[in-house]
Amino acid sequence: MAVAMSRVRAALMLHRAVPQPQQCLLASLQLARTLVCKAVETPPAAETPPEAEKNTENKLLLDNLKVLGVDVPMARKRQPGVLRRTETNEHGLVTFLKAKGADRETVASIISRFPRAITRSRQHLEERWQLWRSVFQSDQEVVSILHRSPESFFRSSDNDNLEKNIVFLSSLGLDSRDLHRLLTTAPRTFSNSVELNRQMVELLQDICHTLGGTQPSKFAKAVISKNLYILIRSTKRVEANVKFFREALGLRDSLLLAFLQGSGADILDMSHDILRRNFRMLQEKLTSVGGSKKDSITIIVNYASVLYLSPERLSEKVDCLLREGISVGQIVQKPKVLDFSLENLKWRMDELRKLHYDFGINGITVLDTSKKRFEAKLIKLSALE
DNA sequence: GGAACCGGGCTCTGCCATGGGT
DNA sequence: ACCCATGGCAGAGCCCGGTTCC
Repeated sequence: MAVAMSRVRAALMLHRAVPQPQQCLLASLQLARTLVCKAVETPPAAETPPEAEKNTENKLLLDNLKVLGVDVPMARKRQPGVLRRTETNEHGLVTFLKAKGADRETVASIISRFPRAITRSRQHLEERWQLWRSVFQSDQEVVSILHRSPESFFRSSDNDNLEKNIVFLSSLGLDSRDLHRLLTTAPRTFSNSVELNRQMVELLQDICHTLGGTQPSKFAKAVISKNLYILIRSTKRVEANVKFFREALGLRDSLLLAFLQGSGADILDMSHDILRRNFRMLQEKLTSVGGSKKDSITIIVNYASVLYLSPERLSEKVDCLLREGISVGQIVQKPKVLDFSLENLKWRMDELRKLHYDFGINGITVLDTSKKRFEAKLIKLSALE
């Protein structure tokens, strides 16, 4: 523990120049570790069956789990080995989580979905909790993430690695707000080995270098804060996607770099096959209605999330707009209209039709506004009628 | 004052495969 | 032989409003 403490202290020294929120975070991380040091060492509760047989389930444990409301068949399906263990800490876990504000159902659901949780000792739980709390504001926030994704919290037993991750991610210049968003949105990031996270960051920095960028760290930070899922994807996937963009978009390096840390960051982590498929289908759809392949690139550069749309959804939206007399050129110039749901677009076009709105004369920007602004616009248009 | 531009907010786990350790 | 820890994958949008421009 003393070693860990000194590491955090060292991290604090290293990042003396960072903004205030980050200093606060590292300070609270240090405090968290201090508190855990003071916690009483509690060995895991032993649940030894009368006859500890190998390769058979621990009957006493099964009874305990049933009493706790755990879905035993589900637990058995997920991690059968846990049910054969002779030493587990289910009571300790229940007491611990309840003290943090989790109700009975939540705890039962957590164990059902990630049985290995009951193998963690009190000391381990306390330490891990405090590390999470160095990023979150309250116990309740941690409980809600645990309820959502028990695996993210319990899959790794390496608290030292978790601490290194927090220090490493802070060192990228991600402030406490970014870290909070990261841990809330993609909690698995913090269970990755710090080495895996480092590999992704290095890949991003390499990409920046390759494209002639001069601020690789800034680039990596920008991509991560724009796409919080990037660190739970494989470097293989991200690398393949960048390579594909490079070939398919035909942009100058500097433009590609701007694209990747801008709107392109959103789709950088897409499944590579789906990305290629959606790109191909976008081109096919546009050419089938009179557009060109160049148009599809213009759309992607201005609105990368178009590649997120399934071919069916994209086709429906484009057809829906064309039926209303909107031209392909208008869609290419204003692709963000594709961002809105089909239902929303239909409703807006119905309302505008009633008021004899002419998209040819007035353009289609009216479709790309918030509901509030759109309704205000409708009122004005009806007054003019 | 209204249109256009622009970026940000939500959001994503549960399962399988595999290699290492005992 | 078994369990644990870890890496990787599937699947695939919608909405809002601050700021700037004309």
